[in-house]
Amino acid sequence: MEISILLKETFPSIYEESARNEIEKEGIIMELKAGEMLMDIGGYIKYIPLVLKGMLKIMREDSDGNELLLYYIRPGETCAMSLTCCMGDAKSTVRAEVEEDVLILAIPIRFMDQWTNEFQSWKSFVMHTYQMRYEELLKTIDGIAFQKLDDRLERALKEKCSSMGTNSLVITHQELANELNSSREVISRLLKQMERKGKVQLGRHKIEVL
Amino acid sequence: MEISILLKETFPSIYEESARNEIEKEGIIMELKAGEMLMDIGGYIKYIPLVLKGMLKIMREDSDGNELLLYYIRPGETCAMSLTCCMGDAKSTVRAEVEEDVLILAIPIRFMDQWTNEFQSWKSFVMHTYQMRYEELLKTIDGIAFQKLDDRLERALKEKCSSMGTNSLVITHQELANELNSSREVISRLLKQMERKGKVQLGRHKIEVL
DNA sequence: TCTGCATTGTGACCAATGTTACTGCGTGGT
DNA sequence: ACCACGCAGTAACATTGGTCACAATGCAGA
Repeated sequence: MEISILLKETFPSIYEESARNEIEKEGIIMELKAGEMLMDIGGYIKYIPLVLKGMLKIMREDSDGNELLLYYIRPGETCAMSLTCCMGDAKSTVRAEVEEDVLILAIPIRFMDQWTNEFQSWKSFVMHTYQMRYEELLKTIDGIAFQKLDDRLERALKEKCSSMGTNSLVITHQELANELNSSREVISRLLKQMERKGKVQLGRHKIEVL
Repeated sequence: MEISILLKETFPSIYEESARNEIEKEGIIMELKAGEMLMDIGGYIKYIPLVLKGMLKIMREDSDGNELLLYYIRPGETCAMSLTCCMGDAKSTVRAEVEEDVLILAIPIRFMDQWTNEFQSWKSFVMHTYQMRYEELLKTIDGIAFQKLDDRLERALKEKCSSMGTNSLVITHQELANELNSSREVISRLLKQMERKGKVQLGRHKIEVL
C-alpha cells in the first residue's frame, strides 16, 4: 500500500497534510522481522521510529543481564525513549525488539524538535506520546510492585492474546520468564498450576488461553 | 525574597523574561507544611506546581492501599503527572505529599499548552520535565525489579541524607516501609542488620547514617 | 532412523520477604 | 506520677520465588 495512505490511516492525529508530507519526505522506510533488534541499550539513537505495522517490545535490562518487559509499541505509536534521547543526544537505556514483523517510518532525530514548532499536530503527537508512555510505565510499576507473579503472568498472557488476536500463543516458558524478570522453572510451575485450574492448556511451544 | 528573583534563580532554563513575567502574573503562590497533601489520587488537577523551595514526594498507591515512592520533586522542577493530566483533563493517578515545607508557584493548567506555543523556553522546560520524569520512573523500576530490599533501603537512606544535607534522618520505620512498599517489621529487621554491620546507628525517631 | 538439542516437567531445597504475636520503651498529656 | 499510645525489637512461622539437579519429550538435521 502507498505509504502516504498508510501513514494517514495509522497516525490520524497528525492531521496536517503538510506535516505528513514532511514525514514521508524525510522518513526512511524500514522493514524488520520478528526477533530482530531495532535498538540496543547503550546505542545512540538516530531515528524516531513511527510504527506503521507490526509490534515492537521495549525491554529494560540491568547490569547483570536481568530483563523486564516495559511495554509494547503498536501501529500509530512511537517510542518515548527516542524522543527523550534525541533532545539530549543521549544513549538509549532500553532495548527495542521486534515482536511481530514491523514496517517503520524512521525519522532522523534532527526533525523532531524542529517540527514541534512548525506543526501543531506533530507537537501534540509528541506530547501525547510522552503522556501515554508515562502512564504505561506507571502500570508496569504497579505490576512489579503490587502484584504477585501468578497475577502478572496471567495478565501478560491475556495481553498477548488480545495483541495477537488469538488465544493460541506461540511462546516458550523461557521467553515469558525473561519478560517478567523471573526464571523458567518458576514460570513452568505457575503455568502448570494454571492448567490444573483450567485457565490454560499447555502444548509444546504453545499456550492455549481458555 | 522577591518572587521574580526566586523564579529566575530557581528556573534558569526558563530564560525568556516574557515567559517568567507571565508565570509570575498568572501563578498562585502556595505555601505548604511538611506532611500536607498537595494532590491526591483521583483528584482533578487544576494547577501545575512549580516548586521554588522545599520538596514534594510523589507516591503511587494501589487499590489495597499499598504505597510506593516514585520520586521527589525539588526546587526548579515540576510534576510530569500535572502536565500529563491537564492535556487530557484526567484525574491524577499519583499522590503528591509535602516532604519538606514548600513554596510553590501554581500555574492554572489552561496556560500550560498555550505557553508552549508562545515561549520556546517554556516548551523546552515541559519537554525536559517529561524526559527527567521518564528516566526517573525507569530508575524506580530498576529498583523494584532488580534490587533486593536491603539495597533499596540503603539507597533510600542515602538519597534522603543528600536531599536533607544531613546524616541524621528523622523518620520512623513505618514511613520507610510505606515508601518502599514493605512492612515495618521487615524494615526494622534490615535496619538492625545494617546497624550490626556498622552502616547506621539507630535511635528513637532517628537514623544516623555512617 | 538416530542423535543432539531445545524445551518442558518436577522435586528438593534455600533465601528473601511478609505475617503474627508479643514485649518493652519513651514521651506527652492529664 | 501515671497512663495511653505510638514506636521499636524480636522470635516463630508462612509464603513466594529462585536455584539446582535431573528426567522426559519431541523436533530437526545428519
